[in-house]
Amino acid sequence: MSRRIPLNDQSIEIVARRFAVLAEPMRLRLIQSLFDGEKNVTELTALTGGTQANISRHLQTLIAAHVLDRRKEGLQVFYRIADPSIAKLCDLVCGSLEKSLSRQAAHFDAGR
Amino acid sequence: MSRRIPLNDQSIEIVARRFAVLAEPMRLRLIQSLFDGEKNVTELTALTGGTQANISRHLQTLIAAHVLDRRKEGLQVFYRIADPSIAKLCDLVCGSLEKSLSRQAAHFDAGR
DNA sequence: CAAGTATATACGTATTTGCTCATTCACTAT
DNA sequence: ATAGTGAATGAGCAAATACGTATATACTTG
Repeated sequence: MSRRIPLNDQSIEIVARRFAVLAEPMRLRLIQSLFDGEKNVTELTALTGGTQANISRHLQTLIAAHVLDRRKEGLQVFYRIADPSIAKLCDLVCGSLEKSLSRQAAHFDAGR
Repeated sequence: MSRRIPLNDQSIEIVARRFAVLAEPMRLRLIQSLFDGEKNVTELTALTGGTQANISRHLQTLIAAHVLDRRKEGLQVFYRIADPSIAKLCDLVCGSLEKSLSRQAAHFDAGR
């Protein structure tokens, strides 16, 4: 997007949707929980502290966005991260936030 | 987020907000328009094809999120990209989308 | 000071979306 | 076949938000 020809309207919408998928705290918690390996819905429900219905909905959203993959094993469904760029994305955002937080801290130190 | 200790609830919310700021097509258009240098509101309104009021609102959102900076010069206000990680973020998303699009294309080629 | 221009904001509306409760679906085991 | 368990979905409600219209603010110039 930056070093490329400007995106057309449709591509812009797709990129926006992608960001929107990552714009919900519960979905970020799910992704975070999956960084160390696949887990089933019951485990994810316990780890994130949501209701089963809600977790299941968010998982469907993440599947539709190709962020996660699923694997069925008997009664259980195991989810795992499908898109390796997700971790980089989150790190980029976290890094940028750390910088702006430390900037704010510096301002406070300076008496602002 | 990936190679770090899991984020606490407050940090998760902040990250989610950050993604949410990038989750609107019009805001992405504004960011894209600013990759090649600062522009004032009138220029941005023309480039993105929105109403002045709407553009102004989105610019305030981007300022609040520290994505953009502003500079006043007489009657005009010039906006520019403040956070250099934005370009990387957009490139990452675009790259990941390209991959999944080409995967889909491959599936179609394979007769799916 | 009055008129004009560039930008910001207030308000109302429509749409989206996240959540819960209840139910259904898929699968296993007795 | 029936009961039981894990996961997905339907319905309805509440909150968030993007948009347009109209108005306000900030600044410049005559």
